[in-house]
Amino acid sequence: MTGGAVDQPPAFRAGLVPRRERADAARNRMQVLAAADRLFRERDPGTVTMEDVCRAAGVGRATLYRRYPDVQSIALALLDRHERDLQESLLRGEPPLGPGAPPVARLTAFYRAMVDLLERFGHLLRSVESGSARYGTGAYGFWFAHVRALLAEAGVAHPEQLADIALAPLSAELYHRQRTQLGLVPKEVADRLAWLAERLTG
Amino acid sequence: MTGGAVDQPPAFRAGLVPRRERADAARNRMQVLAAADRLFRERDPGTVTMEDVCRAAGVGRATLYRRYPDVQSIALALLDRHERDLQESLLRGEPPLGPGAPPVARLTAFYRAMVDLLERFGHLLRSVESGSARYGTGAYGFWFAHVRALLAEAGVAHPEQLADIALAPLSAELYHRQRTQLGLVPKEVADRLAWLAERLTG
DNA sequence: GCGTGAACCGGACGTCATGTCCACATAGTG
DNA sequence: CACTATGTGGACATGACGTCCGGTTCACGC
Repeated sequence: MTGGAVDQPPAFRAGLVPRRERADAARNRMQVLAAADRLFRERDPGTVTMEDVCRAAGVGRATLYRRYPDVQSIALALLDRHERDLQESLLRGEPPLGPGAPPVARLTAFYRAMVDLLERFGHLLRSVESGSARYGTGAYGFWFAHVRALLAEAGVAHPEQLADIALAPLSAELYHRQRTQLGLVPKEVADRLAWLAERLTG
Repeated sequence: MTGGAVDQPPAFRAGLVPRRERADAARNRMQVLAAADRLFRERDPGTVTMEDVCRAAGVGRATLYRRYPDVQSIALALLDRHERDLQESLLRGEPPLGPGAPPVARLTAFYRAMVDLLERFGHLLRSVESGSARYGTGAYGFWFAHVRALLAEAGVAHPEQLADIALAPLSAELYHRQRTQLGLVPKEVADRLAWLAERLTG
């Protein structure tokens, strides 16, 4: 299967459980997320509409809007677990992804992990970023803080301003172009980014 | 005024003149472009709609759709002359922007010129790029070819793949974030890109 | 100047997605 | 087993889209 945070009620994750999620609600939520994941994968993620998700999931409008205000938030829900996993690895995982390795190695490992994320969930990331909401998400803030810290540790001047530059090549839309239009394979993209990591922190 | 290719009929630029542009057509076209430029500047460029441009220009729907299929193409029309000017300077202008200077200097000059373009016409560029059409435009193809050639001249490996990476920090949306959210001034952005240019070509 | 044909214009129209609302259904509780 | 809050489906009003058509206005040739 595709994977996704399909099996965890949002209320649980949020921490405040008013009562308990009803069985029919859970069933519908899983249908919605599964249908949405399929749609994002099949079409251009920017063209998927709430209406489409309703129909594909066999669910009424109110059911959908109850939990998700727009398609981006659906993609975000599907993405959430995987992004958190990577964030956990960055904070407390083994080096070189986690703490303990020199900045160059950690930045390179981060790039490789992000390419992996882009490869597996590029369709979701493109949907989230469409509408120019890339820099508003909490995830971007996390990547930004991580890279800024690595650059600072490497002794580079203006790490705050360079972090944005270091993250720019990880745009989902750019990755999609490199894969489809330029015909690159993931390893090539990752190797180029590894080279960039050396240049930035050297 | 704001500037823009408001005073040149598209048929003239295209080369094939069927007869001559009618006076009322020219008047309406200028009204449309002026109104659109104002709208893109005032609001979030992604939210400007064809309907809005109609109302602001005091013009009917057919008048607008006759020439422009969507808002992106209006922004593109306003942008066209300025992008061509820069392209001309890159091809045949004085060094370091034009030919004759070493790659590092030319890449740095290109970055500075692009920051200037982003500063003056960021509202238009953001509109064009919204809808993830950034890599489809002819302009991106031009910048891509230019940077690839400079990287190749500098003797870097894989210039084709690195050109995308070198261009990624020039995203209009990213520039907007750096100016508004991070509070950077144009010179800071340009200096950081100049540093990047040295690292990439060094 | 002045007829004439083509280019151009305004606005109406059908379609589609959006987000809200309400009457009803149903799962979980006592 | 009845009761209530939660969840559900679909109708509705709104607004943008893109097209079409009847009427207007301009440029050209005389």
